[in-house]
Amino acid sequence: MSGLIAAQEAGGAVADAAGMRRGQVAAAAGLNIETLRYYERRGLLAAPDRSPGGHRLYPPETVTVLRVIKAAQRLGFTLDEISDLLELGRHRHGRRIDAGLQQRANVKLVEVEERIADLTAIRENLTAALDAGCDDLLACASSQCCPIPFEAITLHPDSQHAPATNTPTSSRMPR
Amino acid sequence: MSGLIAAQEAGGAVADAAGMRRGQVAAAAGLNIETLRYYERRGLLAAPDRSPGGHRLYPPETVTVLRVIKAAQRLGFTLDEISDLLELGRHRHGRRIDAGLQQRANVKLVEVEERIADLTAIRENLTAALDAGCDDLLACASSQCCPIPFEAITLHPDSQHAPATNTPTSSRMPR
DNA sequence: TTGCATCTTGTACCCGGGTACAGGCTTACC
DNA sequence: GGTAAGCCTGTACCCGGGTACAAGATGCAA
Repeated sequence: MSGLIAAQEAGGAVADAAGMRRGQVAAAAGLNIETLRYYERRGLLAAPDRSPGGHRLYPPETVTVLRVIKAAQRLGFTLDEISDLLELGRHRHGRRIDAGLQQRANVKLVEVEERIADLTAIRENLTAALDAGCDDLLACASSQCCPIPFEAITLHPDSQHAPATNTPTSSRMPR
Repeated sequence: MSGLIAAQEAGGAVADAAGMRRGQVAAAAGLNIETLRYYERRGLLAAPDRSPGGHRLYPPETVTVLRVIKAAQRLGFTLDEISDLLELGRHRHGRRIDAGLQQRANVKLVEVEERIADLTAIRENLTAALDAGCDDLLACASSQCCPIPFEAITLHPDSQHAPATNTPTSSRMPR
């Protein structure tokens, strides 16, 4: 049994025979309760069984799935991509020629490297502006010795599906 | 006269005595017309004079201001920050102890470097997953030999005001 | 059996940077 | 003077990843 699964069972209240409640799962995975419902709507999390009164009862594996989702987000995948990835793993197991995790990770790696290149260019320009002692953008625009690129430098135009990440105020890759 | 200003006057229809129209300015700066109105609302662009019929008539310098805004976005500043920066330059010219472009650029540089570090970590993890031949996230989560970090790796928690950039579908820094 | 915690639903809002559209008015050119 | 292009306004929508809230139902322990 992996450390992940061990950690999950150590994580506070554990499922009794019936299943875990929303709050338990959220706490065990370190998420906001609302996020569970959101993931269910997005198709990332299967709709769980219900109690006679209509309350959701999650199987304990749900916590693992949530940690996997978060890990994939940290690797730069969007929720849509993660949804595909989970679906893929679910009824792959056998044939299937289309891109698995390997191919998708390769594509994502290229995107990440493009973002790094963009940010590196930004960093160079900021450093240049600092070295040149620029202190007024409008003045700089009229001075031919300012290193700030007022004419567009082409950043990578593609990669809409920019990686998101895990913290509360999440955001996308700088384009 | 700087290359920027020369380019701007070469850029198609030029202001006659009255001033430039919205479409002319947008075309000269390479922006959507609606963006001008949006920047006016956000306080990045001063409200221009109007024709007797109510149409906006922009002074030609507007094009320079717009290019400056875009350049600053490319350096990673948000529109709010750029708004401050322009304001600062406008009635600085004299004293004023609070942070000028230099100090703000320094702060921004740190943010950019943090983003680069985060993305570099993401890249390492992706590469590790590729090298290890991972092909199923859920399976990986249960195998103790998978290099994907299922337990959170702490990325930089701060920097809400993440740089935006210039392309149509713009986006923010990865969290 | 009472009381409180937790859950249910639908829906609206947040960030940042725009873009789109409808219905009506102005301006420019022939 | 006619007609088309361009502009005016307000308002709603887009992306992605959530978060918040109200009104009412359930679950569980004392």
